[in-house]
Amino acid sequence: MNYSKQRESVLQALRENVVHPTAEYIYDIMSKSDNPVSLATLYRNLNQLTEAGKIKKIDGLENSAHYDHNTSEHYHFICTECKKVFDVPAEVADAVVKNTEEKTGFVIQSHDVIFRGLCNNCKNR
Amino acid sequence: MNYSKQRESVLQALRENVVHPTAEYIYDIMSKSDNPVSLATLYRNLNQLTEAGKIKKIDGLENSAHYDHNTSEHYHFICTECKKVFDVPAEVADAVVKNTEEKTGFVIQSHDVIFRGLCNNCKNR
DNA sequence: AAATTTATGATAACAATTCTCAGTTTATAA
DNA sequence: TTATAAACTGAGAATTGTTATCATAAATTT
Repeated sequence: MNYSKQRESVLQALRENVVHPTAEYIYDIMSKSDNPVSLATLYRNLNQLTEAGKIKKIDGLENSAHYDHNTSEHYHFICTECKKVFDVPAEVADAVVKNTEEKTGFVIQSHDVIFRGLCNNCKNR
Repeated sequence: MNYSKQRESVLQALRENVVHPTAEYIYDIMSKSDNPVSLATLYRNLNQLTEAGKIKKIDGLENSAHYDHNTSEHYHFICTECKKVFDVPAEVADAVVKNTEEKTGFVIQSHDVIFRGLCNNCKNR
């Protein structure tokens, strides 16, 4: 993987975004910035960065993928009201994995958890 | 929701399939059966059945959704080798939810867990 | 059995993503 | 340094999974 200005900008855009954005969202904010990229380049780089483990792709939310610059082990929460995505700690992860490996005999390489509910803003109306 | 022969066949096809199929897979096997349905009808019914809680839609696996006739609480495992999807027990679910609610303050309405790894067939080459 | 509601198939439309390809950058090697 | 190769880019076409449209048909209600 070579260096490229565009890829750097994509990473940068992700880092500046607390609320894990979709490709479309990133595209829009980058388009308004002084470092716009084409859609093809954006998707290409999101895939490459994911592949390289520099960002995380979050599937299973609505129709489109979300992206996360936080690569440490953690889970995700999506608010059914405001649709924002939050990181949540994955404290019981080891227990979950061990338990499942024991029950099934399967070899677990990774796992993802998505919670749905109301965030602290939305739960108080 | 009215009765319909086609919807019954869709449910039937799902029940006969241990390995949670995609819409495309169901469409293919039904097309070869003596109860074929159109793609539109298939998707319509999968959505309705999901809505009605009679089946479960599994998002976050590859590109397309998988469907599960098992509506009891459980998690899913996809084999990275053979791509089959298995049910796994959700025994620690309560602990996971409670822990996360306490740490975040969020109200959790539901959660999904997807494991990736090697199933019993594939782990032995 | 007429009227109303809901379902169907064929196919068009759609949204998210990937592919193609000619031109440009970046890295490598002579 | 050039010059060669490898990786990257933007524009837009193509693909994929899914939903919408609509005329007809089946199911339910009266």
